[in-house]
Amino acid sequence: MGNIHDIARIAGVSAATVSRALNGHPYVSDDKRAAVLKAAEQLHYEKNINAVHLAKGKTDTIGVILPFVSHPYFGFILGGIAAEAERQGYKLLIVQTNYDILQEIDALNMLKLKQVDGLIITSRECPIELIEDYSEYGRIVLCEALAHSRLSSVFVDQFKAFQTALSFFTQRGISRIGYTVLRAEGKSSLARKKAYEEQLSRFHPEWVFDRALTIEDGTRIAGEWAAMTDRPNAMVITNDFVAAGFLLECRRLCFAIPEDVAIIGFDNHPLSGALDITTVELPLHELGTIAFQQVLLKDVTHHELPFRLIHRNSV
Amino acid sequence: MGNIHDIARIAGVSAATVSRALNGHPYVSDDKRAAVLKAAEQLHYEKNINAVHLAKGKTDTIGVILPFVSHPYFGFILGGIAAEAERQGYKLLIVQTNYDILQEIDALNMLKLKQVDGLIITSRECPIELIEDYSEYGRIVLCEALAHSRLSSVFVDQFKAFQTALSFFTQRGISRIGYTVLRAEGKSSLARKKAYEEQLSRFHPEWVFDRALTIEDGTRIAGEWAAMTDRPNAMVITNDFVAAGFLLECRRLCFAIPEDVAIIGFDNHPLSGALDITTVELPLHELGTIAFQQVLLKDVTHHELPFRLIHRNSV
DNA sequence: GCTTGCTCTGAAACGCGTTTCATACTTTAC
DNA sequence: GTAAAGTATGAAACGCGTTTCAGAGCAAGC
Repeated sequence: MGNIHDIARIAGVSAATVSRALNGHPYVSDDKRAAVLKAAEQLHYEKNINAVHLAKGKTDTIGVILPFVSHPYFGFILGGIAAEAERQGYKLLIVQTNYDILQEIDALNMLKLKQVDGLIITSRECPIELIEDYSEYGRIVLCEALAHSRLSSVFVDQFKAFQTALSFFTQRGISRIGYTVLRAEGKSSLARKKAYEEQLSRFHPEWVFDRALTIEDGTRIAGEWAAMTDRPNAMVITNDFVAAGFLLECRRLCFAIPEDVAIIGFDNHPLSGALDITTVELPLHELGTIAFQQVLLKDVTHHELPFRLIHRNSV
Repeated sequence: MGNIHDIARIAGVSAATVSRALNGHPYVSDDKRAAVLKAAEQLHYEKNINAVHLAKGKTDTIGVILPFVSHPYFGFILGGIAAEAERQGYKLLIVQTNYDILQEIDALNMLKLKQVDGLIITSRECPIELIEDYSEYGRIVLCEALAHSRLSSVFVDQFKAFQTALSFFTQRGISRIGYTVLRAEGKSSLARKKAYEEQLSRFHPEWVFDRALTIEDGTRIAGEWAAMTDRPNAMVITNDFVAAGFLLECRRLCFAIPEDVAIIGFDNHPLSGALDITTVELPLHELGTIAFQQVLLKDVTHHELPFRLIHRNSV
């Protein structure tokens, strides 16, 4: 199959000229260019992209860290990243971490080893200090609220979004409010608790349900909710899938929505539209698109995206 | 930051010994290994993975072609692929094609250019002949029924699965059956039409609804269905999301399920469980896992996976 | 005592394209 | 007519780790 030097020999030019001809550089005479192209054709020449990567010191590839690829929340972000990557001629190297720190470190090392030119972290478990240490190797974009001088960020203010959902209830005189979180110990759990305590007189730890990510989690939580003697009559739920599981299980157990329990989800996934669930729309696709744009920028940037509550009939 | 030759100089050994020491090869004396490790530490040495890829002629990376990353069907396959890739220490390079042939070719070229060691094609638009041409560059696994000598495959027999769904209706005396397809001109559409004509006396072209991929498509199709004067009273629907959209819109329009229209979906996504939709379970995660295993095998292999119909209350 | 077989090392080749620098020849420019 | 500017090209350096081959040193086997 040959390499660039074989072509050079056959075409009677130097390897430098072959490289220039093949990459469409100016300053190559028409006859030499033709000779190179002919020789390349003849040898069925194919570039070894790894040699290109080595020589150029970049790979036109961006790494994407995400905990679960099959979850729609991350799927939509990834969709936005992928669309923009394609538009700009970049490839994506994805690492599914399951929130395993070792996996996250593995992904960070791709940046250090020059396997990727930049890194987008859609969600993480490891401490920010660890990520900081990698910022010297390439641009890193986090999908979370952050004001960092070396790490870029793009986010929807989860704190405000949660406040908005709570207010939507309290303004309607609903104050017995429960909510769900993904991880009891996560940053956003703390933020939610803080928002809750700011708006409501009393915090009910038993009205906080954790491990809420999937439809099944919603189903499970509805069961736990139904089994309580002193239960909330409104729920702010992590995402529309959990909300869907919760709502459908409540219905199955013969509770009325929103009379027995009002529901607000997040994301505005089409599912919430189909189930008529009130939700806080998050521009996930756009978040991915912007994350990708930021990862290519020289400078560190921060980008807050808007959200809006969509009132449907689950409240 | 230095390279392997700098380390060699400082440690007073050759580059070959540095390479051996750093990669844990045997036959390196303890003192030289220690000297190398110390020098590497001192220089904050980091391997340039691109040089490794070039030297080794492989990248420990597998390419994954998928039309839409944010659709749960592909999300679950990708989840299976990613889980197995992690287990085996491989990285994944994903290309979202939107069924654009140019994008698909772009992805195939990653194999030719040695950017990936193998390729998994979850779904495609381009002709199989085109893909064949790339089989010499590395193992390619297709997620579709195929008996090819140079391309591996892993699949659920869509034809049989569709037949099973149809039989489930006909055995209950239901014969006015419509169905949905993703793309009117696709291979699976032809297969479905064939299966339909084998089991039912008359084929109704107007009872075939295409572009059925998302919840919204299901909603739209329900509207079209409801507007018909002569409409089927049973539907075999591409996947559980479309089925969910269809079912929920039918309910909204005050039709009863399954009395007015019975529904069978595909995938057994948790959503179908929550909505009590009868579905044909497809082992998508496992499909991904096996696809990944196959891509690493020396030999071409073919793998058919089982499906099973799960009877719920939409029929 | 001599052969066989390890253990350990380094030189050099190998994988391969890009880019800088120097050079030489043409064209414009004034 | 000469300087300045542009066009065209090749040699060589550069990016960098892996692996083969040859050889040296040393211990076990008979």
